Amino acid sequence: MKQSITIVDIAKEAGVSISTVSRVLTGSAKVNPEKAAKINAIIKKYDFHPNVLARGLIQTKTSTIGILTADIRNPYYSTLFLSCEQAAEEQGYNLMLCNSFSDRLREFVLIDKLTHQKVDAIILIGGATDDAVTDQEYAEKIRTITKNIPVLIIGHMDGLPCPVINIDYKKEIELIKNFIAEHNSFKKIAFAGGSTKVRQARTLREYYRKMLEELNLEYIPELDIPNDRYDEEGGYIVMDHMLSESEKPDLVIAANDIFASGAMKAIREHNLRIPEDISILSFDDTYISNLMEPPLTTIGYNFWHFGQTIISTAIKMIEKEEVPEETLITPKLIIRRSCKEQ
Amino acid sequence: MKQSITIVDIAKEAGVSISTVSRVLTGSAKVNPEKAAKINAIIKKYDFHPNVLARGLIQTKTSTIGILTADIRNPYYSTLFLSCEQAAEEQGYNLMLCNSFSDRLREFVLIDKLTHQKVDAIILIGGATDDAVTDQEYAEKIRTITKNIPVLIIGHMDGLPCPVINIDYKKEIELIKNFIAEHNSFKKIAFAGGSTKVRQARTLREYYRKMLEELNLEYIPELDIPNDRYDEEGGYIVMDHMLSESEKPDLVIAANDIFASGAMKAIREHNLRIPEDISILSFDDTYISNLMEPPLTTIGYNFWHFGQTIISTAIKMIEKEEVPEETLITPKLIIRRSCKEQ
DNA sequence: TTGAAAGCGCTAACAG
DNA sequence: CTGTTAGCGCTTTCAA
Repeated sequence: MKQSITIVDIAKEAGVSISTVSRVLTGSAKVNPEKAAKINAIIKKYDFHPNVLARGLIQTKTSTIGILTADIRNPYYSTLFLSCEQAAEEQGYNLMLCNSFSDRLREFVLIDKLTHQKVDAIILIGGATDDAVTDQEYAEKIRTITKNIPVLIIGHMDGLPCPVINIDYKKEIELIKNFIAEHNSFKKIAFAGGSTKVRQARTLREYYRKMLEELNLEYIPELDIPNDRYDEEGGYIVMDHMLSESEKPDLVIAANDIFASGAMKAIREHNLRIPEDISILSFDDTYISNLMEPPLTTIGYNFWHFGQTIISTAIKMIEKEEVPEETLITPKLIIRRSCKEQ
Repeated sequence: MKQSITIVDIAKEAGVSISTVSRVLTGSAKVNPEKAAKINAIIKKYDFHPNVLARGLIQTKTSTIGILTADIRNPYYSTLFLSCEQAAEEQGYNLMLCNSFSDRLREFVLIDKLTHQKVDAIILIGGATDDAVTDQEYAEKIRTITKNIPVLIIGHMDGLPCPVINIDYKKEIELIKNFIAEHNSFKKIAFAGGSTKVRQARTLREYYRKMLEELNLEYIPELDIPNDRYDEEGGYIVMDHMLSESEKPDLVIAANDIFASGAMKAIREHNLRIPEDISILSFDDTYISNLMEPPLTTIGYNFWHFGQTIISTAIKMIEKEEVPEETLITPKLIIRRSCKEQ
């Protein structure tokens, strides 16, 4: 295995000291243009890149950011990760991805792992940051970490000195409200799924009830069914139960795209048509929503912008710049064919 | 920001030299059990972890493996990544994920990036390793890299001194063949999608024709339509075209799960039922296949084992152990409801 | 067994 | 503007 060349080699070949080479590498001080040119030529010739370990060791900086997601198979996370990757790359940062499966113990282990890897910042997406009520032990852990490494939370955690980026839930329900207002046919609005343990679901539910009130629509408890599962099976169970036990809703607001897919299956099994008999609307606008038949009308985000915001905030934190305590991501309504027109 | 404690601190507190501490850290030499115990206690007390950068610098080893996938949103890759992550963790390795979007130029850049990050090995999944005919410039690039860092290829590349892990395509078609043999009703078998530029698709097609011959079934060129796209849209286009232009097939073998979802949409738009009028079968068995209605019968893999194999092979390469030139992953048929019974 | 000392490759004062 | 020097935190000879 060829021993890679070092700053010493290139200093020797250029006939200068290693500090001079280091200076052109970092741009930390002025260097005689001619020498600089010569050095750059040699650097190019050998395709030399300074050893990141040596550099990291001395600067206590690795230019890598750790990202902890719940499950990268979930298109919401993978899409977000991808845009973060893009943004990080543009700014000269690497990402190190870890998946917790929302297991608190695993989150602990992975956060430690990222810490030991000397990442410059940690971004927490999903898992404990989705909890309606913050686990105090977890918060304490994060508090300790924060003393050494900036932590950025996507979601929410109570009483932590970490900046937060979150989706504007209020706006989401507002979009839905306007949509309903434009459709006289929606009278019985169901809210299917969303865990009572998850903050986002709680908040959404709260706004949902307020919305019904504002629209002068009846709140029917049987049409408001939380569920801890966010998968297809969860959607099926909730919807099947709702259609068996209650009056048929006109419009179902489903916890997310995958959940909606299960709900749609149940609707069909009850011999109801989508959207003729029941309209359905969901959250996230992942590519899944286009795979469905009919394609889902859903609340989505500009993932590209979302990722940019996350990474630029994290980098600002690394560079000890001021960042807003909370940044809200604006949702938008994407209309497809799962809701009856007017 | 609290300065993290170092080996010097703990040596001081234990009243020994740093070499002794290093020895208990690495287990590289015998240490007086009493001293060792004392040192370990102090390590534990401070939750000390040796600086990975310093260690990496001296050992030229980072314990991180780079993984280059085409697009982590694709459930095939994300599922595989997850099992790799698990396997790597068990063996004390970290993963660094990069996505190329199958863009050759981007692959180059990312491979370089991983190289500069001093990863111990690079795993290539998708992108150029899927090409039917190997890009020579790309191969040359990999050849250069291999001199410094072990490269493991998931897929295929011609004339490279890298070990390969691949799915057993022959076995896949064999599974399908047996399935068809058990169903008298399948006479007209279509092969929808799969790019002519992709080796896997070429190989599969080749076996598909052989299979028809062996089953004494007619090969109908109009039912054999390659397509470069592997997404939903591609499936829709191919299937719509097939149903418009040719006789109706009994069974459609679709390029993958997502492609199948598009194909199903087209089938429905032609007022045909699945599986009563047309059966459909696909590849990969990602969670997508359970989201469809009806759920897809599909050829899947034991992703868990797949990931284990990838990581353990990579680690063997890092440790300069012998590894097989080619490892085949055995597929299995998962029967759901998208194919007519008997 | 153990400690002293020499680096790994690089950056950052500090003089000049 | 440039070279010398002292580390970053750790592993690993080399003697003792």
